[in-house]
Amino acid sequence: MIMEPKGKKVYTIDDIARELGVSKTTVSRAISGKGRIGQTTREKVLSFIEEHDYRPNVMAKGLAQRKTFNLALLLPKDYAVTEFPFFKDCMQGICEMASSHDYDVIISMIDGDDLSQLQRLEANRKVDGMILSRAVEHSKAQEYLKSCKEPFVVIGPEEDTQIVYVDNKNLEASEELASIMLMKGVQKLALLGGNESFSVTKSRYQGYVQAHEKMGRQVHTELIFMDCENQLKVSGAVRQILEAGADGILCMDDAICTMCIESLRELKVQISSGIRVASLYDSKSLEYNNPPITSVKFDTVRLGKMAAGKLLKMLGEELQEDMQPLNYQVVLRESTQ
Amino acid sequence: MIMEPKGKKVYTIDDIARELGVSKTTVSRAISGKGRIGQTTREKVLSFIEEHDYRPNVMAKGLAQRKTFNLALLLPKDYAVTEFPFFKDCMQGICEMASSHDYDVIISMIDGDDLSQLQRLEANRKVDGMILSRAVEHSKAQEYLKSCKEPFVVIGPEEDTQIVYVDNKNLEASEELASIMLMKGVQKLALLGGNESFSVTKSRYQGYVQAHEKMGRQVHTELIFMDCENQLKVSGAVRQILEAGADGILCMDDAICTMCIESLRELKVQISSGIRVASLYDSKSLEYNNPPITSVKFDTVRLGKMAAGKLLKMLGEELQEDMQPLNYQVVLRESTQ
DNA sequence: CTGAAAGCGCTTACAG
DNA sequence: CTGAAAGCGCTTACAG
Repeated sequence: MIMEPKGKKVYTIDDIARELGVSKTTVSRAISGKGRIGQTTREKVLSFIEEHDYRPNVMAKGLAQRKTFNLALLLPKDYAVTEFPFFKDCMQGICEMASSHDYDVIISMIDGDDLSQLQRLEANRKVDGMILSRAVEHSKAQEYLKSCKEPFVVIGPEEDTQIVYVDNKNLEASEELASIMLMKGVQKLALLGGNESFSVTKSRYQGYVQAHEKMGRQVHTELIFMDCENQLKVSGAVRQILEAGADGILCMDDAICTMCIESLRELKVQISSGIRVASLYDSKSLEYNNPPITSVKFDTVRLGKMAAGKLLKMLGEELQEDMQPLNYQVVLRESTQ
Repeated sequence: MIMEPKGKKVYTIDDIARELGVSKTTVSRAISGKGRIGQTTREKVLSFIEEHDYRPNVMAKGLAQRKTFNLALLLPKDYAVTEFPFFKDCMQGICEMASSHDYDVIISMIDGDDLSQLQRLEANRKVDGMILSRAVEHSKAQEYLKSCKEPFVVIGPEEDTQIVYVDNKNLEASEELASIMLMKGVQKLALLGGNESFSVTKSRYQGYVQAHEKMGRQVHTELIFMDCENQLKVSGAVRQILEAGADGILCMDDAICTMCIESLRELKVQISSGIRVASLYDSKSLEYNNPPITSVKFDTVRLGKMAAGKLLKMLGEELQEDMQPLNYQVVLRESTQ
C-alpha cells in the first residue's frame, strides 16, 4: 500500500531543473526520450524523478503538444440489458489498451440521433479521437464525426471504405453455425433475429442465408422472424416455427435464445430431441442451461482492444503488440446433437 | 445537422481580443462572468463568440485554474452480469449530471484490490474527483483515495463518517418489504442473499432482520442463505427452504429472484398459491414474469446523479437543482398475494 | 550534448 | 470598467 506523506511536494519540471542544475529542456528530453541527451545527464534526471516520484502534468503536456491523451467511448444511452455483456467487455478492452498507452477513456452516452452530447464533446476538445460502439445504418453520429474530421473508429461492420472499423466475424460465424446445423441434418432451419436497424443483425442474417445458398438449400422465408425484442414476440414466433414444421432454430444472440428456450419449455418441446437450437452469442446462461446450448464465442474484450488500438494508431501512437485478426469459436453442445 | 465548414478557423481568446480591439482579460471576463465588465463590452464579446462559434479550450482553462473538469468513475472490473443494470443506470446519471456542469467522465476499471489503475489515474492528475461505484467493506481503494486526499464519493452505505457517500435506502426498503410479507400472513420468511462482502448485502440483510424484530417475530436463521451466486446454489437453497416449511421467500435482487423462480418452476411449486416471492430490486423480467413479482424499485439514475452532484459540490460547483433525498417504491404484484 | 526563449490558450492578481 | 503582465507546467524550434 502506497501512502503519500501528507504535505508531499508536487514537483514540476522546473523544480527538477533547479535542483539538478540543468535546464528544463534537458529534463523534458530525459523524460520523453526525444532529442539528443547525454547518457549521464539522462540517468541523473531519471533517477531523481524515480526517487521523488515525479509525474509530469498530463494536462500541461497536452496543451503544449495539442493533444489530450483521452479517447471518447460513445455508448448508446438506450442499450438493452441484453447488450450489457457486449459493451462491458468492449469497454474493458478499450480501457486496457488505452491505459497501456497512457490514455484515458471518457464516456459519453448518446441518445439515438441526438447529437448534442457529441457536439459538446467535440467543442470541448478534450479527446483526441472517438470510438463509436454501436454501428447503426445511416447513423447521424457517424456523419457528424466525419464532417468534423474527428478521428474515429466504429465497432461493427461498415460499408463506407473511408471509415475505420473493427468487427467480429459475424457473417462467417453465422454462416458456419448455420452450415453445421444443416449438415447435422436439420431440414428446416428457422431464424430468430434481432433489431433490424443494427448492422450486426444484417451480418448474421447474411450468414444464415449464405449457408443455405452454398449448400444448395432453400431459404424458408416463413421461418425467419426479426426484431425479436421481447418474450411475447419470441413466443409468437416459436409457435409459428413449430407449426411450420421446423426442426432447428438459430437465435441471433443469447438474449433471444434465452427467450426461445423459455417458449419451448412452455410449449413442452424438448430441445435436441424435439428441435435443435443454437445461438450466435455465447453467455454463461447458455452454457449452464439444461441442455447446454451450442453457440458462438467471440472475444469481445479483444474486439475492444483492437478498436482502441486502431484509433491509437491513427493518432500516431506506436502499438506495442501487433494485432492478430479477430476470430470466433463455435462451441458444440448438447442442444444441436 | 451542423456541418463545420472544412477549413474553419479555430478561434482563440487572443484572436477575439485582437479582432474586437479589447484585451484578452476582457474577453475572458465576458465569458466567465467573473470580474467587473461593462454591459456593452460584454455583449459585444458575447455576440462575437456566438457568431463565430468560439469554444474556449478546456485544457488550457484547466491548466490555468488547476482543474481538469473531469470526474473519474471507478468500476469494478469483475462485476457480474446481474449488476449491469445497476451500473449502467448509475453511469447514465453520473454522465448527465457531469455534462450539465460541463465536466466529463473518465472511466477506470479496477480489479479488486489491485491499486495500479488507481495510482495511474491519481498520478496523471486528469481528474478533479472520483466516484467509487461499489462499496466494499475494508476496501483498499477507499483507503488509498483517503490517503491521497483525493475528493471522492462512494456509492453505497458507508460507516466512516469522514467519507461522503450516497446510497439507496436499502435497509428501509428491505425492512418494509419484509414487513409487508409478514403482515400478509407469511409465517416463515426465507432470505436469499447476495455476495456477503458487498455493503448493499449487509443493508438488505439488516432490513430483513429488523422487520422481524419490530414485529416481535423470530428470525429463522436456517432459512437464510447468502452468496447465492449461481443457479446451483439457489436451487439447493430453495429445496432446503421448502423442506423447512417456509411460505415466503425474499430475494435480495432480481438476478437471485430469477434463479429462484426457475428453481420453483423445476420443483413445480406455484408462486403465490404455493409460496410467496418478492425481490429487492426490480427489473423488467420480474414485471413480466408470470405471475408478476412484487419488488422494490430504486431510481438508480438519480442515485448516479446525486453521487456526481455531491462530488461536484465538494469541488466547489454550484448545483442548479437542489437534491431531493433518494427514495424507493414498493410495487406489489401477484407473487405476494 | 545543452539551454534560453517562445509558445500552447487560458486566468488572475495588480494597477490604473 | 479595462489592460499589461505573469503564470499554469509542459514542449520544441533555434542557437550554440
